[in-house]
Amino acid sequence: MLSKKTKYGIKALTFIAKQEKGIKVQIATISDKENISHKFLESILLTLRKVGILGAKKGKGGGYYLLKKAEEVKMTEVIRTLEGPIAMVPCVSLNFYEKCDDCPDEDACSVHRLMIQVRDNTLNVLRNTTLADLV
Amino acid sequence: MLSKKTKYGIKALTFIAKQEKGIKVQIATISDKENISHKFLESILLTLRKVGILGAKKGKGGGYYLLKKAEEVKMTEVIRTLEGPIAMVPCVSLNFYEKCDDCPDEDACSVHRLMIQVRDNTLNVLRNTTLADLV
DNA sequence: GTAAACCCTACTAATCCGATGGGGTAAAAG
DNA sequence: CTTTTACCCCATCGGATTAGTAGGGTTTAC
Repeated sequence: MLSKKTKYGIKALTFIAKQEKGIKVQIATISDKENISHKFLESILLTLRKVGILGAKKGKGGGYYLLKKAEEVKMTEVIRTLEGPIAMVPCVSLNFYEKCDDCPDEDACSVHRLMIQVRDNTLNVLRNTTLADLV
Repeated sequence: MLSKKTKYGIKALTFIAKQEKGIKVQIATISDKENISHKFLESILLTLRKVGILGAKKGKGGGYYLLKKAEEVKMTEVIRTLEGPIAMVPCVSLNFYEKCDDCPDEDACSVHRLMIQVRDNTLNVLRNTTLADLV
């Protein structure tokens, strides 16, 4: 299940990407138009800024803007930042790997093998989709 | 994230499917070999019995067995039974659809469109994988 | 009739999620 | 140089879900 955090994050990014280049968007504008809690959105955009997807400017006339071109913002990056692992089990995660407590032998585990396939197919979509595709 | 419930369920089904036809497997055997809490596994197998994937026989020498051929048990069915929706957001779920509170127009929603693609790719894997493929 | 094994309900500890509240800091306007 | 605007950061909190536990009840084989 996709968390609201990630969902809101993608929606906000799409909103920002729709603006003309150089335009700064305020939290309040997005939270208004997309029906997102102001404070919650604030923390999401902050996270996206910290990983270098968004830039921010303080003070009057300030707001958030894209630091990269929309074509360069991959969905894998966005989701990994906000949601965490893309895989459905940690033992098949590329970026957030964790061994299972049960399961002495991963190669012998039926769930493991199945989830690798699911992961690969999901990754295939998310790697080939950028913010530009969503606008 | 896949719940342990589903994970254990798939593991248990695989275990049962590995047995010779007609052999009944006891909860204790599976919970032992697969490192699963006995009582938790009990409730999982019970669910799988109620939807007609497993059969059970009470009393001494009893246990669980497959009601269908392994080739006929699709992963979609197993996961929907134990986990619920396969889609990452309810608004793109085929079997557990729910409208989003935010989001007046689904077709205009970037997350919606993206998640449909993810869902379709995931479904493609799960629909074409049966218990027989996991053994 | 007793032991084995499934059936069923209820409860609980821990965790996570979405949201909220209250300030703090930087920048522009006048 | 003061006010307003808008981002920055921390701390907390209620509700939901998850994984597991407890404790019986019921059926069947021997």
